[in-house]
Amino acid sequence: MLELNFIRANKSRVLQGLKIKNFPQEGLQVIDDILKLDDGRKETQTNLDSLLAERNQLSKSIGNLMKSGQKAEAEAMREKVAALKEEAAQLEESLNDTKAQLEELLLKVPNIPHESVPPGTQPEDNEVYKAWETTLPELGPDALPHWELAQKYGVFDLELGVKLTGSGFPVYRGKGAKLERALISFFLDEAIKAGFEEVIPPLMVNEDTARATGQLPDKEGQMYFVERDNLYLIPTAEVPVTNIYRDVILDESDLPIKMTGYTPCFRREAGSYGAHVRGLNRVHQFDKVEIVVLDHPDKSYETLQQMLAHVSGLLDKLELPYRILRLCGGDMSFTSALTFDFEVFSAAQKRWLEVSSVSNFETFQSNRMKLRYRDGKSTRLVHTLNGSALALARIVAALLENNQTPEGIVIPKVLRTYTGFELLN
RNA sequence: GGUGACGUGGGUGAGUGGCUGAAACCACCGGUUUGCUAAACCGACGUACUCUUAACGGGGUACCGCGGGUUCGAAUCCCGCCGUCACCGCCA
Repeated sequence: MLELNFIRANKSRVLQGLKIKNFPQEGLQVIDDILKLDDGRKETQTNLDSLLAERNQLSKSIGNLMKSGQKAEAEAMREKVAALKEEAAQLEESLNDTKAQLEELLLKVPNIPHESVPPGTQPEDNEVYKAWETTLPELGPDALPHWELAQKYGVFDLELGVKLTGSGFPVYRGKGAKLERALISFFLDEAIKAGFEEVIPPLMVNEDTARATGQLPDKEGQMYFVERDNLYLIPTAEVPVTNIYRDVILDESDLPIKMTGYTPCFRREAGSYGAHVRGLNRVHQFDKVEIVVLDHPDKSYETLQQMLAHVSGLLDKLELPYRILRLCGGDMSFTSALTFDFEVFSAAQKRWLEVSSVSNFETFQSNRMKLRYRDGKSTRLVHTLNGSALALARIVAALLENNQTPEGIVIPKVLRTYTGFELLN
C-alpha cells in the first residue's frame, strides 16, 4: 500500500509510475479520489475531535457539580452532552465510512516502479540485465527432457502424485528425494553463511498475514484456502517470514534484518497446458528457500544488489547457465518496486526457466504491516526485500537435463557432500 | 474437546466508575559524580490521527487483547469473540 503522504507529495510521479506499471488509463482517477477522500477524512476527524473534547470538558464539569451538590446545573449539562453525543455518533460513522472507502481504494493501487524499471507490457519487454556470456550447453539429438529422465532414473513421479493428490504434486523418490533435500540444505547453509537467520515458519497463514505482504485482496485465487479454519496455504515463505515483524518498531541499529527459510510453496494457478507446464516446469507444490531482508530506506537498493550477488553465487556453484532480467513495468508484481528474475537454461527443452525472483518492495509491504524503525523522535517505515535462493523444482529440471550423460545425471561438486553420490542413475 | 483462572506501556506489576495515558520497580536513553568499570543521584522515557508553528515546540482526540453495550463520564460494569495459562480427556 502506498503511503498517503507520499501520494500527496508526489502525485505526478505516482501517476507516471502507474502508467509504467500498466495501470489502466481510466483508473488513474483513483488517485484524485483518494486525495479527495482523505481531505474529507481530515475534516471529519477534526470536527469529531473537537466535539469529543467538548464532551470531555462537560463531563468533567458535571462530576464537579455533582460533588458540590448543584444538581440542577448538572442536569442541564447532561442534556447538552446528550445532544453532542448524537452528533458525534454521526460524525464517527461517516469517519469510519470514509476510512473504509479510502482503504479500499488504496488497496487497489499497485506499488510504483523504481526509476530504472523499463516500460513494457509483457515478458518479451523485460530487459536482459546480465546475459550468459559463454556458450550455452548443447546436447546431442538423443538428449531427453527432464520428465523423461525422471522416469528413466526414478527421480520423481507425477502420476503417483495424481493418485495421491492431483496433478502438479510431484513425488520425489530415492536419489531424487535425496537430491531435493541436498539442494535445500545447500541453499540454507549458503544463506546462513551469508548472515541470514534461519526460520521455519508455519505453512498456513491467516488473513491479516496474507494481506500484509500483498497476497490479499487481489491474488486470492493464487492460494489454497482452508475454509473451515480460515487459513491460507503459503505461496511462498515470504509471507510468514516477513510478517514476523508485522506491527513492530525496530531500532535503527537492528537493521538490516536478514532471514532465510525453507518451505514448500503452494500455488493454485489457473495455469496453461502443454509443453510449458510439463514435468517440473510448473507445479502446485514445490520447495523453495527464500531470503528476506528488512532494511533502512537508504540502504535497500544496495542490499538488493547483494541479494543478486548471493543468488548468482548459488547458480555459479551449481554450474548452471543463467541470465538475469530486469522486469518491465507490466510484468512486475503488484507489490514490487523493482524485480530481477533469474532464469536458468534448461538444455534439453532449450528454454529459460525462472528460478528466482528478487524484489525490493520499498515501503509497500511495511506500510500494510506497520513495520517501522525509530528515526530520532519519530518512526519511519522500513524497506522490505525478498528473493528466492532458490526455487527447487526448476533447478532440478535444469540439473537433470544439463547434466545428463549415458551413465546418469552428474551431480554438481558442491552438492556431493550433501547427496553422498556423484551420479544419479 | 471439557472445566477454571487470566489478558494493563520494552519487562515485572498496581489500579473495581471522574483526581489514571495510566503508580512503583526494572531495562533503555541523556546528565552529574568518578582514574576506568561499577555504584549513587537527577532527568527524560508509548503509538496513531489531527490542529497549530518557518522550526523547536504546543494544543486536541483515540488506544489498558479485539469488537460491541451501559453511563454525563469506562482500564475499571455488562455481552460476544480471540488468545494465554492450569487441570482433565485425546494424541504425533
